[in-house]
Order: sequence, then C-alpha cells, then structure tokens
Amino acid sequence: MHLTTTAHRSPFSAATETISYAIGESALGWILVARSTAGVCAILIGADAETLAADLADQFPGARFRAVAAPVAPDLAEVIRFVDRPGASLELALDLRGTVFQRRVWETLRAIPAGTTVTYTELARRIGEPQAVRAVASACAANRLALAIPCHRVVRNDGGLAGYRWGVERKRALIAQEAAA
DNA sequence: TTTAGAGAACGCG
DNA sequence: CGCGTTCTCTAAA
Repeated sequence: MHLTTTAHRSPFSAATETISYAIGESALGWILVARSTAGVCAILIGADAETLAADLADQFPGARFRAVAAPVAPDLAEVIRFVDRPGASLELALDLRGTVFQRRVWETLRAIPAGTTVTYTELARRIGEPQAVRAVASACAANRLALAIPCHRVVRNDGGLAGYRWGVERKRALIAQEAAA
C-alpha cells in the first residue's frame, strides 16, 4: 500500500490558531495538557513548567498560547487521575495531527489495553505494514499525546524498552505500574 | 517545488 | 557491526 501524504506543515496555514494549556503536577512529574478547538492536541511531561511551555511552543510553530486553566482544567485533572490510578481508561477528545501513516499507528496504539505491551514488529503487522517496523517506531517517537496514545506500551522484540520521548525511566515506571494494576 | 540524503524509540544475521 | 525496509525532514537545485 502506498498512500502519498503531502503532509504540508506550513506554520501559517491556520491563521494563528490559539491553543490553551494548563500545567499540573503528577507522580510522573509536571504535566502539560493543551487544547485546540478540535480537542486535546498535546499532553507533555517534563521537569518544570518552563520546559513544558517551551516544548509546546516547539510543537505548534506560529500558534498563540494561552496559559489559562479554565478550558483545559478538566482534561488535566483526568490525565493526572490516570497517572495516579493505573488501569483507568483515558478517553479524551483528541486532536490528532500527523501524516496518514502516523495516524494509523496512533489509532492502533489506542487499542492496546493498559497492563499489556506489544512489540514494534507486532504493531507494524497490525497496521498492515509488516515491513515498516522502523517507520512505526518513528511514528511512536512523534507522538505528542503522552498516555492518551500509549506509546509507552510498545517495546522491542528482545525485551528492551527502546526509547521514550519523555524519558525511558518514565516508560519503565508506567509499564510496571500498569502491570501491577 | 522537486529531489537527494540522512537518520530514526527496529530486527536480523 | 552492518544492512534491509519505510517514513520524514532538511538542504539544495
């Protein structure tokens, strides 16, 4: 299968959109949840608020940001609740932004239940691109929505954890926590 | 805008 | 350690 993508990413395509975000503390560290008009567009984990805000700005070049709790507070609360209670499902309206290929990977990821893991190989098989193992890993790496899109549940064939955008230690912690629940 | 090259959270010999 | 496979981004033409 081929599906050419034309993933235009011109920073000014959407006439300076506004993104609201809120930051809170969890057992994993500080968490930032961001929202566009379409839904939650980013869930980032980091050491401090400043780093998180910078990270967000990198993700959405050209956007305007509003550090306002109101529109995002319920989402943030739910994410933090999820961290505290492993196994709970995290169902938010997501604003997925990526190529067709990335969305296929991300959508498939959402179906992986907490407490279980899959390998990159298996994931590639599930999206019908058994050859694209490495590309699948890249798509996981491009995930902007921590926890909601559980890329932390994808591991290597040899049992290794591979990487995690927000630190392998957190990945390890999440897997262990979910397995225990 | 098209293209070539590099590199990526892999897996295998 | 090197190579195959696929996707993406970047520099260059």
